[in-house]
Amino acid sequence: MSVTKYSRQREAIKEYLAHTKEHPTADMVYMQIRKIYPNISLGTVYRNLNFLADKGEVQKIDCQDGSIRFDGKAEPHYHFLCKNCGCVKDLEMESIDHINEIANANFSGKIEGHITYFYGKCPECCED
Amino acid sequence: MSVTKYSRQREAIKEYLAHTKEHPTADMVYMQIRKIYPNISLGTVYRNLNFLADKGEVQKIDCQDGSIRFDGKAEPHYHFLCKNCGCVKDLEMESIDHINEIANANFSGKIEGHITYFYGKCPECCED
DNA sequence: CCTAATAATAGTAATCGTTATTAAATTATA
DNA sequence: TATAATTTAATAACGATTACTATTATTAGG
Repeated sequence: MSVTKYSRQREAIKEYLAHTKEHPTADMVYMQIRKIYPNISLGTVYRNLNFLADKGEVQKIDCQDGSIRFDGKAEPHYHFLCKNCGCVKDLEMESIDHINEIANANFSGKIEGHITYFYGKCPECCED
Repeated sequence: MSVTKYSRQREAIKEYLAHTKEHPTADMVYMQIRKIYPNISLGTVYRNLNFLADKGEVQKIDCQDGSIRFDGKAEPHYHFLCKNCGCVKDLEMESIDHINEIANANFSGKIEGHITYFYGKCPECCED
């Protein structure tokens, strides 16, 4: 019902997410945006991140360590979680939707999709 | 260093998890155990659930809606999340470890494993 | 270009799930 | 049984997130 109005703060958040590979947490976004809008409030950051996630413009990543991160890349893709340094990275890989059929084989409900996180050691941590 | 001593409360929690298919949250466990030990404290429940999860005797399930649930079945297996009623179920299915290789193909780090949740409509919700 | 309507904000308080603290109770050991 | 160590209940504290509210920013119409 209510019309979405423009806001510089929301635009800055979107812009930041679009240009970083960091997969930042809400707090990390807050820290960054404060450099441009020093008195943006944390609540504004949370509200806009959820707003954008609801609209499908950004992705919310429920990492397995309890932390929530955000990804400016809206298109579905898989994520990698480094068990060593805790970083989160996008994975370039083909679809694995065939696993839905495997799961469906002995299940009497209806499987519509899956969420998969891969974990291990990131490229940087492998070098050390 | 420290030796683990027996406690009836911990035993009751383990017992409860071993015999339920509910995949309860910490609070649900608390509610149940209170029927046996009316003045068990929520902190005791949390401490023991984490203790058991650390020892690998139970599993901690980080559902994608932000809630954490527990599973008395220690052996690795996949879970199903119902988008309709929110229930969590065990899936009987073969290993899909081959997806690790798919993910590794264009990744310069080292993929050691994956966490996958399947979602859709559970058997009960399909009937309605 | 003003003005009115309304959405978004900053600042703050409140909430929720979880963890930390501590004196007392329980369990293991000698 | 006495002693040492662990676990508990009760409560306080914590961190992440959401709710509230008066003020500010954005937008549409005259």
